[in-house]
Amino acid sequence: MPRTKGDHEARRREVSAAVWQVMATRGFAGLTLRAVAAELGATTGLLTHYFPTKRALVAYALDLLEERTLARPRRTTGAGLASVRDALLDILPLTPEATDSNRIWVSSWDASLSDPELSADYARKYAQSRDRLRERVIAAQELGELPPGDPAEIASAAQAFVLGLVVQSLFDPAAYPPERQVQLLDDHLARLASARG
Amino acid sequence: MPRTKGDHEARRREVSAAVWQVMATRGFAGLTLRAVAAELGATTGLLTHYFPTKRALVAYALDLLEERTLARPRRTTGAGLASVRDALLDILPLTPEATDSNRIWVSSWDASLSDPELSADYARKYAQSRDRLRERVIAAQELGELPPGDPAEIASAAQAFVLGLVVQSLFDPAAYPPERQVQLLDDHLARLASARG
DNA sequence: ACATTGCCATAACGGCTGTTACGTAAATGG
DNA sequence: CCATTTACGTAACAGCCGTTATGGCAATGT
Repeated sequence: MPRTKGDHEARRREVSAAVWQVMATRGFAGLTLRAVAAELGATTGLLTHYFPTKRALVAYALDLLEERTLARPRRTTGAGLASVRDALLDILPLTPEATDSNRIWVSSWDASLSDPELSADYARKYAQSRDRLRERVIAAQELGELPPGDPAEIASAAQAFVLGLVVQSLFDPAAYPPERQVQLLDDHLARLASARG
Repeated sequence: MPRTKGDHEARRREVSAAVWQVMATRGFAGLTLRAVAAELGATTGLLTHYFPTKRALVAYALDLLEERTLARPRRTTGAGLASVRDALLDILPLTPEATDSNRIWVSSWDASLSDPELSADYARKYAQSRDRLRERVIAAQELGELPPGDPAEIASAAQAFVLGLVVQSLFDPAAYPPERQVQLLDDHLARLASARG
């Protein structure tokens, strides 16, 4: 544990990692300042030193998680339909880290739905993700890999499908191992590709 | 407020309705015995009189909600593909009551994912729902309304799609009004029907 | 009419929560 | 080498939580 000065922001990121750990194991309801402190091997005094309030701590941790998720190395195996597939594969809980992220994400829904501000924030993020997906769908259509049709509808449907698959996988990982998730996604994409415009 | 004796079970159902109300508005995190009591215009003494513990109260309310959801009047506009569509429409938050139910449902996920017992219970319920859906898919295939292919896969995909659509609709009801939800579902079913086996 | 029982309010309990105040030791700057 | 700042630990606070104990009032059985 560093006792040196000056690495303020770095320490805040370490704290965030502890928040993620607690959320992934105990859920949002079990997220306590004392639990986070214990995860760090410290006390609540450390937390209050770096964050004015719990809300600020959680907000920072969730923002940082999203930032890391967006900035992580992503699949890029091709253009068109392959890039649509990549974007969707990047969401699924195919690895332990992705599972934790999705776990945290789902756990935060309860609080978000009760808070209009957070709810609007989520709606905005989903809309953004949908737009990015739509661009890839358009590209796939231009390559002739997907039949014509409203790309926004196709993107919305694909997003909903993956979102639901995430939830199913979290609740029943035995029934939805990675291969099965990929299989279901590929079937979905195959149906998109073979549908008559 | 009835002060007569003997309607013990009926009173427990009234309490459950208050639990639903609180969960739909404040979420699982805001579900407090005092909040439920206030919703009833009573005190916590009433609650402890009818339920030994909070866990028992919540379990009863959620079980009753599921029972009511299964027993409610359902769509039955036909057989085969139409019955698949009906089953999926019955899940979507197309009415205020269905929205509340889904809201409660999603809110309970945080606690469920942290509790292996509850998690297994959810996995079992989802598997059951999937099996029922699979039966309808098979019927639709036998009628020639759906191309051949593993009915379990088709059912899983449809379930995931609807589940994701539920979440999206809850977070962004403005972007997913009932017509849009139905539209997206019908598009999904149309793609299923037109896919080459 | 009376005793009993069901129904519920009131009040208090210990425990856990986020937050605050304070103390202190180490790192830093001059 | 000293003054200052940073980085925490410690301890306590009020507030809310679920739970329990107690008491009274009204409905019920006799």
